[in-house]
Amino acid sequence: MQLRMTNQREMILRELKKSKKHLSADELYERVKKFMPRISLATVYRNLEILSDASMIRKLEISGRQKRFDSELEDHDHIYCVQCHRIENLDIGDKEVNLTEVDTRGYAITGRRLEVTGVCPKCQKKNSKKNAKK
Amino acid sequence: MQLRMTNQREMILRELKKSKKHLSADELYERVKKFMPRISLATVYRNLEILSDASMIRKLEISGRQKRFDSELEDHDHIYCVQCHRIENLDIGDKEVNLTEVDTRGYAITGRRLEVTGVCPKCQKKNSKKNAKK
DNA sequence: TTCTCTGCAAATAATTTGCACCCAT
DNA sequence: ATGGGTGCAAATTATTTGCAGAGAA
Repeated sequence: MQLRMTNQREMILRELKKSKKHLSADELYERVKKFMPRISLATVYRNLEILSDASMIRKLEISGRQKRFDSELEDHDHIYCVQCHRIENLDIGDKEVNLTEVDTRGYAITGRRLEVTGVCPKCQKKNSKKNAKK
Repeated sequence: MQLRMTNQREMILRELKKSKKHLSADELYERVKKFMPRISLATVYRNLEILSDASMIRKLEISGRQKRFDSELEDHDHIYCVQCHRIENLDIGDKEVNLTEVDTRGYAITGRRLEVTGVCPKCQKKNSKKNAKK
């Protein structure tokens, strides 16, 4: 199957790269729509799948309600706010995770990801206000 | 808000504990239905939320299409098949992950999870058959 | 020209919610 | 008895798909 570089696909790729965040399909749709008002959300979904199959972008397996995509291909780690679902990159050294001695149950390993969960500074602030009211 | 221990809730908790796997709401629904045919899927969803809010079970933030729940409360790690979405526990020593020197960007850390992705043995077998046919 | 891609609308899938009745405390 | 819980159906949310026409190679 040949991949064609359509205007839509190019734009989606460009906007995802431009944003340093981990966007969901509809966030990306909103951005791309500014330049291509007639683009369809289905096109965004389809391209995100196609581009990640082609390893041009990365589909994040982090949850939340929506799938998220990242233009950064390298394995890297995330910190995830359990309250507002914000996801940010986490910079840890290679030395912090060492899989060499772990029994991986016969899996052919494609990647590893360290995900740290917590409450982000903004939500902490929100919470302390709430508690003060009570 | 008082928590009541209804038959449905008890059964949901029991079945989740009985299964050592990471079940989704509808998988659990199918199991519980054998004993309580009139239970509603909405009840299962509601209870899974309530029980995880009450820290009686754990909501896994691993993605895939569905949310998954685990009766094991301890932080532990997973290996995830990117092809069939199977999730299994991974037994790694504490020593393998060390967050003490990592900049956590002001987050109040609630947990960490190492997620390894790969292709499980079954899918590897499937794939080699497919490729042979071609 | 050829075949992938697109927009649109309709279909699915996963989850949530309103409501009237039920039942654990 | 009282207020949280349940079943049911309908509503939302996220994603996928069928189809006919558009456009990249």
